[in-house]
Amino acid sequence: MRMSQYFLPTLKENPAEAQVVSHRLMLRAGLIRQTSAGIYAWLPLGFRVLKNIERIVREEQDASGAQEVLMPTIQSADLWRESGRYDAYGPEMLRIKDRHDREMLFGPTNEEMITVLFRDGAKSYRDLPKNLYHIQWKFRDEVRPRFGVMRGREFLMKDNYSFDTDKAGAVRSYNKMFVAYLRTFARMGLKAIPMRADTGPIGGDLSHEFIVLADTGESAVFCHKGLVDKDILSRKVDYSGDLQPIVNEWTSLYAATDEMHDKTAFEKIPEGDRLAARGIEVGHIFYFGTKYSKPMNAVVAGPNGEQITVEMGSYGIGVSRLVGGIIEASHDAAGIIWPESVAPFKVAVVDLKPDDGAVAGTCNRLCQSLQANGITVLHDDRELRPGAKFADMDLIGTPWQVIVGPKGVAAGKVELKNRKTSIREELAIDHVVAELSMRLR
RNA sequence: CGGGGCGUAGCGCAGUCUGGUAGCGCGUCUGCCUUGGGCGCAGAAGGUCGUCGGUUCAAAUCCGGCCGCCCCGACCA
Repeated sequence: MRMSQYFLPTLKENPAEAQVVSHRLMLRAGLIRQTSAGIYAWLPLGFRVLKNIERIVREEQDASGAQEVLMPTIQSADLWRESGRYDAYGPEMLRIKDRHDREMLFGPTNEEMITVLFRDGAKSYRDLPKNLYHIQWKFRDEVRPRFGVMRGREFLMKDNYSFDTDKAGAVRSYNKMFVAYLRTFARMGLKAIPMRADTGPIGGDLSHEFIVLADTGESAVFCHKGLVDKDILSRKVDYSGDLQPIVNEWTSLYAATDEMHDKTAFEKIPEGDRLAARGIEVGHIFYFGTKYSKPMNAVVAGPNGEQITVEMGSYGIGVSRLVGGIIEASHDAAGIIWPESVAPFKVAVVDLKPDDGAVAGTCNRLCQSLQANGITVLHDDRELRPGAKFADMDLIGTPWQVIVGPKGVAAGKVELKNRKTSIREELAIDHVVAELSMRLR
């Protein structure tokens, strides 16, 4: 993409309303614009990132055996009366009326709708287990939206719901999501740690929040240091096998958010291994048994003709929140640096002298070759002083950079706090393309 | 929802106390210059001062209503 033709309004100064670093950088790098309190429009660059995150979430859900559906944003109030939550939910739910004065709502979550869809479509224990997910915009009328997309009112969430005939099956479904979440966040370059979360009236230990460590995080968290560097991606994961050993490995070390914190247990960890930090919740998984299936009568016939109330779990990932979360975890004073997997463009090509035909020609050939190798490129061909271009590129945070000037071509990986890529020797285009193609595989 | 603050050009702000023809920096546009990390010179465009009403010869400025936005706290993907 040529920057001279791209809709990419960057800002030199910090907008007054943005207090948190990811919010500031998202506005300044031209990723989003606010349209109302807690509601954002996604500009081309930001939308690319959002779609990349969504893609990774989808791939991992699919790999775990979950099936994608798409439920509407608008729901009927009657649906929520069935579960008893219409009155219980409170003012966070945006309630609206259609032209016939029917009560509707903008969905804050989808337990009711999915339960009905499942109930009406599954009649036998043979139809189980099932796990259905969708990635859809939600609306929660937060009293106080803040931190940009990290606590918006309208937000994109992946939510899914598992259905099993018994608790043992529900635990297997839960474990699949546990592992899928570990993989999902790791693929985005995040160190997300599963932490014991409040299970409410159901009890047990089957609820975990996935927390990304970041100084600017909303909640205080406490865990064993060993969890930080655990690596799931090098692990072979077989979703048809027993995942309990992996889950145990992650849950055997202490990790809890502030509200679940157990000081005594924490202090049993050797002092050098204790980690007290701040974190951002990017995912939450939950087993809730028959909380919805019972009142909404989601039952299937068992092998002996008996009625089985299905056991359910729900699992959420804040897709739009992750954009902010990733920036919080990967930025410096100059701007963002995206992990390769979510970067809006993998490579920035900076033309130091666009009115020099030879340099521009080199840039064009380079961009074409990279794109032919499946590498996304943002090509800064604007007639600007190089300093201004680098400042924009630093904000935008492409993980790789190629600089082309009259003196030659340079390529390098952009590092936090060390963003200079310099031309020491002239590199051949073919060499750059081959190198980047290999590194960005 | 309790407490605090703000609304003046795309962004950051001054002007409001003490009423008198709306300003600065950055960005944008034009020309020249420059080109290895937000360069320089010259010129230009751009604002019914959030909105409605009141006071006044005169309102960005004083008074009142409304709307919007931000921050702290309690609540949450």
